[in-house]
Amino acid sequence: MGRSPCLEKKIGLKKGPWTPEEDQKLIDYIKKHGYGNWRTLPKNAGLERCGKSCRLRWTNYLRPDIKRGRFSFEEEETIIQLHSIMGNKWSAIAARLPGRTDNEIKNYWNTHIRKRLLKLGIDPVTHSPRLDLLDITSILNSSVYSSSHHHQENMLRLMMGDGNHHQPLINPEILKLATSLFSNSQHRHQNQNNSTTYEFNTVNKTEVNQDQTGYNMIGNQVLQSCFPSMDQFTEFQDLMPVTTVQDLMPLFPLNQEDVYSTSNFSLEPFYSDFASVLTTPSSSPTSLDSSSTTYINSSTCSTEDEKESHCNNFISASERCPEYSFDVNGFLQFQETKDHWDIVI
DNA sequence: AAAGTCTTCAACCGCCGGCGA
DNA sequence: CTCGCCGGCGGTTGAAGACTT
Repeated sequence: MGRSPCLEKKIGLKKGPWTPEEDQKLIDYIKKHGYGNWRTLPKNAGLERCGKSCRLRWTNYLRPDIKRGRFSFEEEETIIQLHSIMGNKWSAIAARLPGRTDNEIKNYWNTHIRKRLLKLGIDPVTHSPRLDLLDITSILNSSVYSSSHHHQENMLRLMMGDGNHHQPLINPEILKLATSLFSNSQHRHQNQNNSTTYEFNTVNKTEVNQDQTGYNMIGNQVLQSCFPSMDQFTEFQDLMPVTTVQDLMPLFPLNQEDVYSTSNFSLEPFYSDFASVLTTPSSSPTSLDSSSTTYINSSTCSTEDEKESHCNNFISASERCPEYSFDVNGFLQFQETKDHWDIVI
């Protein structure tokens, strides 16, 4: 199948980088005659190149409508979203990004986006967390980092709204957003027990500046937003009106040690709770094998009172939002450690 | 300042499908 | 139907520049 590569190369046509003179010859010829038959074009244009090389040079570099320079934040998000749908169909993606070529997008993906996704623990092929968060058997072998006392409070909000004018929170739209959020925002790292954990950092809005291309920056550090777009952030706020979310832009540093939360209210447990709801079956209790004790979004508490409070709140949440509740009885357990209890869901 | 290493991206390669002879 | 040509696509390479030691 196919045909032999450029036959011209057998007769000693030039390869390698194009000179300005060659570029000019190609531009001049196409301006005058247009492009069509790439096979005969180089000969007619006085170029010692194969037609394929000319076509590539024109479409990837010399075309007048090519947009050069750094990809904007919006372009990058578009690429990620389209790639999640189309995979490595670079030409199809390029068709939706005016002024960008498939080659340029492919290069940008391989050198920037792919690495960033990997760094965030996201599989660049499937766009899912490398640990399959929707697979309970998988999540049961990991723990999700959480330590704030707001954890339980947020869990309740998540499950039943704020009790006033907000709907119970777990609906398909929320789940969809949460999946997106979670896959866009997590930082994997190894904790001291060598198990995989996820950490969610926030930064104070006032520390963040946007550069000319729309990237969120702290100093010279480019930040990765956990929201695919501002629209989704707005949509998220509509669905999940937690005031502290409005006060913060949840942004995530490429190097997590660079920026830490300066807020007195961290979003971290909030996202962790999302993950929990997404990954926890709503009915059947999970049998807990002590030999492979599993913590899903475990909160910690240091006193009997706190422990009881956690339990009551979970039960309360379950009663108030039965449609989505966990089967708390026999489901919520505590694992005693040296200096605290872990809630084991 | 020099050497080594890493990153970027323009250009190439091989393959494929469409099309006409 | 088969063959050869052409344009197009996605994967890969390697030179050059950037960065680190």
